[in-house]
Amino acid sequence: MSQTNKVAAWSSELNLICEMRSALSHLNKTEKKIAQNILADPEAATQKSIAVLAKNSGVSEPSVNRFCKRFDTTGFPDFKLKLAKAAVSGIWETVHPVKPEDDTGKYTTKIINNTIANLMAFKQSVSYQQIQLAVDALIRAKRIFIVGLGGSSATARDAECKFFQSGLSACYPVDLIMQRMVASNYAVGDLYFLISQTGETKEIIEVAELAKLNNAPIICLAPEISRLSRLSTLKLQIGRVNSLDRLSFSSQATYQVMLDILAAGISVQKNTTARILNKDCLKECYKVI
Amino acid sequence: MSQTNKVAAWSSELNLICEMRSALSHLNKTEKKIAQNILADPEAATQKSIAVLAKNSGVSEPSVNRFCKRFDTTGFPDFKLKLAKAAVSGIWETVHPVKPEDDTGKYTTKIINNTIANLMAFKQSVSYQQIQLAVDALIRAKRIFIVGLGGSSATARDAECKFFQSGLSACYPVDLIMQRMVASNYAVGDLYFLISQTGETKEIIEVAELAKLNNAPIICLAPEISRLSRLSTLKLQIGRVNSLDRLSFSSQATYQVMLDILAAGISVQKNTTARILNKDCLKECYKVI
DNA sequence: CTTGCTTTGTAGTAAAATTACAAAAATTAT
DNA sequence: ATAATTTTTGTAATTTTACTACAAAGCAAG
Repeated sequence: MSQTNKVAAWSSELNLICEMRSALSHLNKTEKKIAQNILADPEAATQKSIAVLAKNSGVSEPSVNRFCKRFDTTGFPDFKLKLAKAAVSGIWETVHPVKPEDDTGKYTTKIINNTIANLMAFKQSVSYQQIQLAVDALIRAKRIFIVGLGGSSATARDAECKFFQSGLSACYPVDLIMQRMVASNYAVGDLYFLISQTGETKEIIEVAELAKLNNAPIICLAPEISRLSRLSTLKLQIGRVNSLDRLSFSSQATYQVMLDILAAGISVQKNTTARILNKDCLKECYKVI
Repeated sequence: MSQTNKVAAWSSELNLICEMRSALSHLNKTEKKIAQNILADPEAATQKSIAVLAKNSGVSEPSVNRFCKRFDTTGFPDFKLKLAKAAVSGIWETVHPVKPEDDTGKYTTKIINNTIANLMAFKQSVSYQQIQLAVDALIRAKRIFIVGLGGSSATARDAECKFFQSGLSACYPVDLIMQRMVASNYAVGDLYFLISQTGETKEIIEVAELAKLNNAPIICLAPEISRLSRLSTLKLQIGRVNSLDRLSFSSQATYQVMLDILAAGISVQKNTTARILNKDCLKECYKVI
């Protein structure tokens, strides 16, 4: 049955509303009618019976029932249940751009929701295998050099802290010249960890190219389609959510979560629970100085 | 009817599972049977019919129906719907710690889920008014000095970038001595923006105390109950999710989102859409140098 | 234009939820 | 203590809701 194949293609771990949205273009007339009717107000749809939903959509009841089954549910009640779950907190609403007329409450919730949406998308797209490979490479490396410029400098610093806390030898050279020096003085066991939200910034490409000359291993944290990604030996890709103004959300948060994941992986693999830098621990550190 | 009063007492804005839990002690035998049966596995209960739920609980079907109505629902289907919603958010409420035996997929999804949980909790607890006040103060300030140590140094750097991009004069002095210098040389129009995940680190408290000597305005990004919070004039509090090992999630991501929110607020209020630092823009910057 | 396939709807069926009512507890007053 | 009243619980009937089987309509290829 071709239908069954379609089902397989549509269904995913993503929430039902997202699934419906993305499936919309592949749907036929009647299905589209139903989908649009539901998407117009998913919350309201969860309160309706199959009869009224069918009537509102201008289709028959069994059509609605079949529609539900196509989305990996056992029937209409199950569909409503999953729809209700998806509608909780209104995260699904892809991405809400922040508008100049938004008040504090509006832009605050928008940004949080967008970040959550981003993270959920990330959860879908992330490759466990790549993470595994990255963790392996990071643990194997004798020295890790991290580079990030502009907005990614904070992320780079974050990576330095987190890797270091997981017991690795990580270093983030702050200035451009140091970065170039580090990149051109590759020694066996070194690993370059390059972070860029665009993957196109000239200076970081230069660093990558310098490292590449020595056949150094390069892990990049960058968008899939980017020059930096092409230059790297191992790519940790973070999908770029359809270009939005800088204000509307933080893709950077996703980068940071990726670092958390790597740090967790390193610690789990090394079986060394990272030391927590509490007050006493810090005090001890300072005693040494 | 005394029943109706009970309803009013139980129902709240809280999620259904919480309501049931808190009502548990006030329930009679049959009601308690039903409640316990549902609470044992709320997720599973959403899949059951009224008949099986009644049988499992050892009560009759109408008893279940009445039980549902007592919780501010129109009937069993509506109850299940609300239960499903509550169960979804319930997943987020409980933080899943990363365990040494977790494989890549497991710890990856755990960390992402925990971060999302954190953000949702943040969304609930965040004070729009405090944000509004912080945005106002930041815009008014002539100079903003940002301080963060250890893990928060990355956050501090991030704040510097974001505030700067929003058109403010923000500066993050990297070393401790500079930080102290900055703190003790307060001039009218200065604002200190202090970041700490513990709110107890000795060195940042010192900075706060130095600033306080001059009656300087201090905004802090720290847990509610902390020394730093007490020293600050404006507190941006980020709830500490019941202490978990460092591995399990990133509260830092929440800090970053707070910065995104502030940056958005600043831009919205100043009505200046922040300039996006793309390649061309960067090139221009370098021309100047 | 006909054959075979897919899609949609009609009508009937099954199941699920709700209501009305009666029986059984529990509570109160005598 | 026990009768009367109220509350609670369950049985049975009713209604609503969802599902299935089948037929008609629409569509594509020969």
